[in-house]
Amino acid sequence: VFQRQYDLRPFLERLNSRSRLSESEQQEILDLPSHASQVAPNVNFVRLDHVSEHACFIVEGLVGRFEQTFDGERQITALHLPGDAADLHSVVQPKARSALHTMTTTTILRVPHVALRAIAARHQAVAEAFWRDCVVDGAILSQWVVNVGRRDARTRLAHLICEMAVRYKAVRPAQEFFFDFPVTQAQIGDMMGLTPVHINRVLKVLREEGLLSLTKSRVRVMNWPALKDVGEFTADYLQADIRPEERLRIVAAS
Amino acid sequence: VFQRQYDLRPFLERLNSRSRLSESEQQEILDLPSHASQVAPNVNFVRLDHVSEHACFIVEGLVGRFEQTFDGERQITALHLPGDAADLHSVVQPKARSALHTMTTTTILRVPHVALRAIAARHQAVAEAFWRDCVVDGAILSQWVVNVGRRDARTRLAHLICEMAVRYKAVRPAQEFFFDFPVTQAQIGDMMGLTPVHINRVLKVLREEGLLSLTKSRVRVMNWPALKDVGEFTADYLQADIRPEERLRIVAAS
DNA sequence: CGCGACGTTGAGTTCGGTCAATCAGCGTGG
DNA sequence: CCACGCTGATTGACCGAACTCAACGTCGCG
Repeated sequence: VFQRQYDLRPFLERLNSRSRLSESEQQEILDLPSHASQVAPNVNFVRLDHVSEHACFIVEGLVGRFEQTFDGERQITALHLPGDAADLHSVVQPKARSALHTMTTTTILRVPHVALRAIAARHQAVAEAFWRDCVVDGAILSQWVVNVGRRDARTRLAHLICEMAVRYKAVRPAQEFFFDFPVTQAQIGDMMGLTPVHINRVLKVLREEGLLSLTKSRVRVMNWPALKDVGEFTADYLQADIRPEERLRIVAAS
Repeated sequence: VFQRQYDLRPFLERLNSRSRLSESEQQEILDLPSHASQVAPNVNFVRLDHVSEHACFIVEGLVGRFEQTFDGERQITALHLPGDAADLHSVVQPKARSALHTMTTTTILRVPHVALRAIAARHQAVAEAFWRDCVVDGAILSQWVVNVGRRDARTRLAHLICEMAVRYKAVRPAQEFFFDFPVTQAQIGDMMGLTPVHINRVLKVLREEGLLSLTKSRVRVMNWPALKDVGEFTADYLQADIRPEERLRIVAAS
């Protein structure tokens, strides 16, 4: 069988969008040993409490971080899309505190912790970039707490779509635009702490307001400025696409 | 005036409870330059969007991480108690994405980023411990999302009290115990995404169930096993008091 | 063509919110 | 020492956003 070759380029781009790495540091990241695998939709590929030996990098597809209450209600606490390191924190905390679950067919690259630790040890700037990546994940999480804790359903949903639009780099402020977002309404409910029925109703409202429409696997944003407004959204916490001169590098070149 | 001397010992203990550091590494942490200051209650001592040059370590008191919606509703996304680094992430991401606010009179130690970066650069194990600390903060945040997203008010509140009891190391499983928790019911509301009125009612229920009672600044837990049960609480995500042989050190001794 | 997963809609319920009054504690100043 | 005023706790009556339950529609697929 023909096996397409995957590499860590998408992840490197993610790092580069926030941190400044030298040519050789970048090259060493691309040279990290990795093992690609295709995972079917709805598969729990990192189980709760599993002690893992490698980190997972998303190349294609969509992955959710799932947690559950004792009576089995699900809460999705994070989404990981291509370029994201779904569990970079496992390098430093190998026991998984939540499960990783594919939402669609997903291609992941697994990189052994030992290799990641080695490169972080050799290059402080890489260690710094990894650490920073985890910190940005924390900032996103913190926004989710605000979202779920204090915003009503309509605002909450608008905010989520805004976050996804920015993370997918799909935003065209002046005109309507589209992006893939392959999730069911029930799964959106699990992200927002709402029931699928209510998600359906709120989507209807947003559609009737001419803000967006959403079908399984595709979002169409019809009025970005208005949607941002409704979602009380400001993109800066995502640290996406910051200007090159603002990308951080604290340690000196090695 | 007599000025009591404060040091980073509480923070070092926090690090030690999760990571393994050598004698000399520990000593260097204690030797970090720091500047103590006393902050009055209800003071915003790290403002949103402020680019800071030092990290804040809590020695005494209680600090909340505050965020707001556009219409001014508050959400507290994290609490920091003595021994915690309230914004260790600022070492790697200096622009504050949320405000730090004292809940009581608080003593903080400020340590310059440059010193923290230097020690992390000299000792990989320290860099690793800092990174791990941020990752644990993320795990706590992730639990808050589940709490606010999927649990009803009674369970949610019980979970919060359990988390605090463990983080304050106050738990005596077999008997009733107490700990200081100097917050108003309105502030608890801001942590849980609920109104003060409802917090009051739910506290009454928990009191009548013989689980706990709470007065301004003090919690009395009357039935820990039952409270844990109601709050669907498991402590492992907090990474508090893990056995010495399980504390992590990934890099070799330097 | 029939089944299963997902989306859509209506009717009725409930948990938590809103508004408002009252109470309790406490620091201040006369 | 006591009156005052402030902040926070408590309680009641009513309201409304989101939930529950249930029916029905739609689409893709074996």
